[in-house]
Amino acid sequence: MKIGELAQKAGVSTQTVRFYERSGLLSAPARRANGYRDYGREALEEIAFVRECRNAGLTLREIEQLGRLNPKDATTCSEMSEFLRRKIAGVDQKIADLKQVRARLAVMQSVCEGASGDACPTLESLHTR
Amino acid sequence: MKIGELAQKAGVSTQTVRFYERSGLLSAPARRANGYRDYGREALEEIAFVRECRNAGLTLREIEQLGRLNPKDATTCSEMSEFLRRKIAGVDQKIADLKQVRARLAVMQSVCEGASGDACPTLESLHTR
DNA sequence: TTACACCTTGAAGTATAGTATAAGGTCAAA
DNA sequence: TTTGACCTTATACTATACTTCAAGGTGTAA
Repeated sequence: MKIGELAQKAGVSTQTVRFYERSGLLSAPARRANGYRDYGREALEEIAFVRECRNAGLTLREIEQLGRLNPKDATTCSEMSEFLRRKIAGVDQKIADLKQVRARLAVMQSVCEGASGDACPTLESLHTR
Repeated sequence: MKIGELAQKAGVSTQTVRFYERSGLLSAPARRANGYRDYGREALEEIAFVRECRNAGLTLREIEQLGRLNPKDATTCSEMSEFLRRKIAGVDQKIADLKQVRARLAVMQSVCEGASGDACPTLESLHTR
């Protein structure tokens, strides 16, 4: 699979794929005789994982830290566990914040939908939170 | 309340407060005779709301759209409701992604904690997701 | 063989969200 | 009255995460 096909299947641009590779988020792919990158199916999963983490609010640096933790490094289990503990706590905080924001938005919307016409009660209450 | 006190209470810098004001996220405060900004308690809530949304992954532009919806605008209830529907769907998607990422991290950690010593089993499995 | 869609690298440009710096005004205390 | 901690605006700089551009090589099809 060449980079164009991979990018299209993954829903990102070819430039983004190369950028992720440069940034150390994707393992360097095999190369064809002509120098073209040659990807297997697992590259698709790697990109999907990166996008999921990104969408979840992790920075590329954090994602790289996750991906870089491989047997070649001297990282110990306890270091890894501590790293994960902090990341999970961060993710939990983000989920809590999102739920609070969602609740606020839902309240606004329910008020909104209970009304009729152009005078929106939600609008009136917005600046007097 | 002057900007320094507000910023300190809100846990942001004075520059950030001015930046948010410039960006249209905070209503312009009253001014004292000497030109200093003079804030009431509600400014604290405004900033808290912005930070919560930010932390939850909304962009300043999106937050501004939420805050800008006020009675002075000709925005109708149906426009408002549609806007909120899309935002809520986006927030739900983010929550789902975060939960998935959290689950992955938790699996890694549980494997990690079940082991002992320096050879971390999590590390081996990471690149063969 | 020449068009065309693809690939390569490297470097520069963009948007977002601040952060820092410069140059100066205000005000209470020593 | 001058020191110091605050405030003002405007402008410039930074980091992150891409995106675009430039200059060129590759490979198939008409």
